[in-house]
Amino acid sequence: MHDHSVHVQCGDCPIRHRAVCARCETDELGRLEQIKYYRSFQAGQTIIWSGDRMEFVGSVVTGIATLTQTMEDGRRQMVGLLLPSDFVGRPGRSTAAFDVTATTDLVMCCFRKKPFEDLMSTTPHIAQRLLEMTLDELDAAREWMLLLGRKTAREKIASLISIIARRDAALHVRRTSGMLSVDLPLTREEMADYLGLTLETVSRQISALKKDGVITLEGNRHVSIPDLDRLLEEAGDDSDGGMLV
Amino acid sequence: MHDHSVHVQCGDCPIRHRAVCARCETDELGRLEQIKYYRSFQAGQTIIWSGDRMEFVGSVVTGIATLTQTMEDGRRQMVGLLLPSDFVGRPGRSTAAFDVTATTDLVMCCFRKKPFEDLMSTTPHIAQRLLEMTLDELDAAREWMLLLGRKTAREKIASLISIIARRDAALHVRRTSGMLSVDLPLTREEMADYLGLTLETVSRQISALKKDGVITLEGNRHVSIPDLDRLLEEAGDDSDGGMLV
DNA sequence: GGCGATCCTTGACCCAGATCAAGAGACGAG
DNA sequence: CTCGTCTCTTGATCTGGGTCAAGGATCGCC
Repeated sequence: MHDHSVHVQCGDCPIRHRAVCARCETDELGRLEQIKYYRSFQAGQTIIWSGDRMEFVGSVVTGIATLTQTMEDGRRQMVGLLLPSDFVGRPGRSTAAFDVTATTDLVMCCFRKKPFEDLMSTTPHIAQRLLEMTLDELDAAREWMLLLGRKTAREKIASLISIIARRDAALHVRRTSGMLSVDLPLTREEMADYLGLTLETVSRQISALKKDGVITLEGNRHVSIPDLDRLLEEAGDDSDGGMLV
Repeated sequence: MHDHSVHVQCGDCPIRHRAVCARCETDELGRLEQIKYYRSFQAGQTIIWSGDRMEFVGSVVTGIATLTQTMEDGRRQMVGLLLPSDFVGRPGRSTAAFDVTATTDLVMCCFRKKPFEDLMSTTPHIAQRLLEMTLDELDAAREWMLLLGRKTAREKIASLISIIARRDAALHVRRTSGMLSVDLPLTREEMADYLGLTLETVSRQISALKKDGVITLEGNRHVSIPDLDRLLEEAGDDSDGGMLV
């Protein structure tokens, strides 16, 4: 692991307008810039262990990380998927509640916890943005509870694909020639851990969705979606997402 | 429904030190006091419908409410249990994402949304406390994801009982003669909706825990716990809650 | 080009929990 | 006291997804 510090100016940062710093004015950004530092992690590396003392907080700049919980007997549940701009760590708490693991090579923009907390108390724009992001995550977690508690395996897979499609549509704004397509950033096993299934069931349901023409696969990580509405219907989500009347 | 306004002074409020106002100084409390109003709801009454415009936010003062999601075909998942001091509503969002329902008679301390948001932007203590509470709820939601995704029916029931025991221990500090006991504030069906089970399975697993001496029942809502460690073990939680070395 | 190491797919079988069904308490209204 | 309405329990049966097992793809490395 080489912790080479690519020193990017905050103004040029790819996540400038979505991360915890999104609302900062130029001068506030300057103060953040003084205390930030970059860290790189390799795919597969654990960033934070549950129960560990948290030395830093920060934002995912590039790459993907997961938040997981494990029971003593090895049962695992993924409880969060961290994409670029997502925040890691919890100001006001000293130990981590969950494992954070890089699933791809990853770069984080870090702040030592204490200086960040100090800055937060004097910079309302940071606290405001963090509250907003935390409320969004809470809503997302509650959506996920519906999935885990009540959806069928097929609905779970369809939901996961549509969520990943939505999230990286928001990030990349890539729409290759009208046809929506997504790279799954997770192995079958990781998907299973996210969805509360086994990897065999994940594999079977992906095959079933493919057979039924809901998705097509190129390689086993790249998914194309010929008809997004069809996929959303399979996901069992309220069509038109609660936009009533 | 009688909306009789019991006008309690904030200083005497039972949730003064746990609710969103917990960190406020006397003068800040005064400003909150000016815009607050009380509303009562009957058991069973829906407080907010998912998708509705949210006119107010507020704190549960007494009673219990639930946060639920429903799919078109009627499958339900409870995604939150709101006890006294818990906050309802989301500053910065105009429509509700989930149904909020009173399961007992309930009193809320409400604020119209706009004035509350204005006050929040000038009173960092409110925003700070709300962030803290939201982060706690997010952690709780993630714990719940492990339960929904990976625990067995028996573990789910044991977890629910121990969570309710812990939460109202924190609230009441009642320890009747050493033996821990709890009133379940939910029907079997509501428990099922919370745990991602059917009511029959809930009933069967409660009977099984009773047969095995993990709990005893007086009536079917009142549970006594002869041995809390035994219950926690049945819940499958890390014993000693991650306090390693 | 062969050889591991991963990761993924598919089949056969099984079981925890869902579903269907019947009744037992508990309790308020008349 | 009786009736109706909830809520809860228990039994019988079914099934979606778990478990166990056997390969197949893909890829990097020697």
